[in-house]
Amino acid sequence: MNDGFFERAWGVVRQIPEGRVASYGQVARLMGAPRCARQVGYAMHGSLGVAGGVPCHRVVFADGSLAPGFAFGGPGEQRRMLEAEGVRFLSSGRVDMKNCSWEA
DNA sequence: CTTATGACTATGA
DNA sequence: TTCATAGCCATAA
Repeated sequence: MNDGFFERAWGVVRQIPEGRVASYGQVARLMGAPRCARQVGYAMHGSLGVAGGVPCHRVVFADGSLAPGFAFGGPGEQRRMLEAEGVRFLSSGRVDMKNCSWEA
């Protein structure tokens, strides 16, 4: 099953609770690959066509910014989705990781 | 086997 | 503070 790097990443992302966000490096570390943050992001791209509904919108940059070029229907959609789950945003357009960072 | 790519992160200016 | 560059590593060709 989870023999692939991507599937492992999806498994970790699925564990992110609602109203929380995790950075790519955070997910990478939990899957046993603390240096593979980029590969996690790459796996998220593949998760768009995967059944099981991977909450890839809860994965953000280490500084709390959202992924550029991303689109579930529009970059503004991701922010709207996170706000709907209770995630707070700062005036700078970044997630308030100070209070919304995921705690495994 | 090597090369190219990239939804990252850390560092420096 | 923002912007640019280097390093990192899995996947595809």
